[in-house]
Amino acid sequence: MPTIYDVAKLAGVAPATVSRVLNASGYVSEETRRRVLAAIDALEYVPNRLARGLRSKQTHTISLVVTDITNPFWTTVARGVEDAASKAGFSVILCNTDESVEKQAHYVELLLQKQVDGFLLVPATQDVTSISLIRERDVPLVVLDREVPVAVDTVRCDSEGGAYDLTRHLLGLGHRRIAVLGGSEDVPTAQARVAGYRRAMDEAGVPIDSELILGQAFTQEAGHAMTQMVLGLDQRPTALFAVNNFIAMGAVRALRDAGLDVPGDVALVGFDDLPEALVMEPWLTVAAQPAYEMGRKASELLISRISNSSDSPPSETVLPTTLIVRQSSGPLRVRSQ
Amino acid sequence: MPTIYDVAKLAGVAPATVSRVLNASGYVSEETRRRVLAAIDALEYVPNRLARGLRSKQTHTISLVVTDITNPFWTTVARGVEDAASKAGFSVILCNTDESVEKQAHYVELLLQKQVDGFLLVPATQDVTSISLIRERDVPLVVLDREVPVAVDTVRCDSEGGAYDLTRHLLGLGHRRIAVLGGSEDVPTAQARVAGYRRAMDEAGVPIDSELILGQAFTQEAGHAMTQMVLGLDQRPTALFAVNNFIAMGAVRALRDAGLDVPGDVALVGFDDLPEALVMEPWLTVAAQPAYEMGRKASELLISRISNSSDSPPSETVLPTTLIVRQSSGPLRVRSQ
DNA sequence: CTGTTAGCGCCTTCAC
DNA sequence: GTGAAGGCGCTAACAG
Repeated sequence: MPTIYDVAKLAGVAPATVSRVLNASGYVSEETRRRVLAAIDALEYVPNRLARGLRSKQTHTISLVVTDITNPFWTTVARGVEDAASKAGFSVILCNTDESVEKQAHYVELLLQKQVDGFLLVPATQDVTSISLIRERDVPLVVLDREVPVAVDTVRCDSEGGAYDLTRHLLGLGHRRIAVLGGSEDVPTAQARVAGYRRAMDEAGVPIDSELILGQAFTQEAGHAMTQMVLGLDQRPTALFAVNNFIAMGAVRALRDAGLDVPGDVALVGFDDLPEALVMEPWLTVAAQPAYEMGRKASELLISRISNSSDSPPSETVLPTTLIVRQSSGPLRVRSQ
Repeated sequence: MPTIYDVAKLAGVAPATVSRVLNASGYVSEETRRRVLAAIDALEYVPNRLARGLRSKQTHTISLVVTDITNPFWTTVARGVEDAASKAGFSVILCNTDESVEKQAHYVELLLQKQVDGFLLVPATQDVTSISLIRERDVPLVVLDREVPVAVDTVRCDSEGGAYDLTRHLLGLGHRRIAVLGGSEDVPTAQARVAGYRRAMDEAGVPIDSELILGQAFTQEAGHAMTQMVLGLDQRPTALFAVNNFIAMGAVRALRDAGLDVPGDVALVGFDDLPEALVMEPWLTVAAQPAYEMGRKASELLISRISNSSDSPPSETVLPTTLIVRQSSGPLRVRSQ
């Protein structure tokens, strides 16, 4: 494997000059530049980034740590991150924590060892051990999607507002018994979505039945189980609000299993839209989050933090959600139950 | 940022000893081991992997280069890769080429610079420039999913067989005019799926109408366009075979737009199943590929190549697909057209 | 505009 | 069982 010395020798210059050509830093005459480039070509020289990073203390690499790479929402975010990063000459290491703090801690440690220049992190829980570790080492960090009890740059969507809109929509259709199929109760986005629901209900003067507010996990299985649970109540809800896309899928299946028609028997709304390429027929009323935008913005913010290590105070970017009304949320049907 | 020297000083030992503790190499007395560990803890020491990799020429990192991170098929593969890798103490860098050779070349170059220990690559095209580059540098490589015109370790699914099964299934239902909605024509899996179709048709003695064999791209848009095209033919097909999941989604939408019932008016089958969490109601007849398994096997193979640099000849692993019959493929309906 | 020198943090080799 | 020395490949700082 040729090194910068081999290139230098072949081109008849000093290693430092080769380095200058490689990094377009400092002045190099057009003539020597050409010679160096020719030597690089001839030897099929590939610079060693480990050595470069060790010396320059910059890897031009950022990391994106998400909670579920299987969810199209996160892969869309990843695309936004990647596009913005590569435009700025940064590469992205993508890691998946499966909503587990242990895996998160493991990856943060590993990425710190790999000397990434910055972190884009979706915190698995409210535990801030990893976040503190990152900040102690003065590595720039932008928290994505979920609030944490620490002052830190954040980019997220307006979960509370989206939930409020969805609930208002259902209330407007005449629904009063609206169940919330929540995510993990210690995840802020899940909490915020319940809060938005509460605000809409309170404003409308509709009493809240705590039996109708559940919270388990952001999975299809949980959506299925929670739906079965609320369907089993004495006074069954007339509408369901699933706080993410996977939960909504579970709800659809449970409603089907129970032989119920949507929206005829029960209305259903969800958070997060699914990409067109994945759905047979868009049919679910949702509060859609600008996933790509979120990734792009976060990536740009992180890179600006890395570049101008100005100590401006932590910022909080909140992107609006969009209410998309489709067939799954029909008006309340009066029944003689 | 503390280094191994700081740890050594605090523990009252030499840097080499700290290194031995860190890497569990060589003999260290229990007593000094404890002291070193305590010092590491006290300083919150984080080893620098760049330095380690530079010295040891091993990064314990492999790369996975896929063509579309947005497709659940690939994220499922990625999970298999990741699980097997982390079990063996390797981390994974995931990159997305968008089916572009340029992006692929870019990432391969970058990963080579980052000194990854091995490559898991889904080739964007039949162009072998990147593959040659990897092999010249003696970096282990396993090609995923798609055959290439080079002798190299390969792990893929039986595309030909899966397509054969699907076509036989349609023939068995009485269909004779079966259209193929293909992917990029220069991608081997797309070709193999057409080949499986041809074999089944030939065996059944059904003449093949080349008008019914299309090939564009693995996207929903392409599926939509190709479906519209075949529906516009004088003699419209009675069944469609979509060679991947996104194309199938496009077909579903085009059929709906045309006011056609599936399977009443047109039968539809596809390649690749979608995860349960993403589909409202499983309904499409498919040849399902064992995505997770594929990732796991490939990862294990690559890591074994890295570890025992034995020069055993390139292997080819072909995993079977599973035919899952659902509602989208009904029997041919006799019509007075 | 180009060369020389030094050292990033670690692991390997060789002593002891 | 442990320490000292050297160098992995590169770039920053300083000459000239």
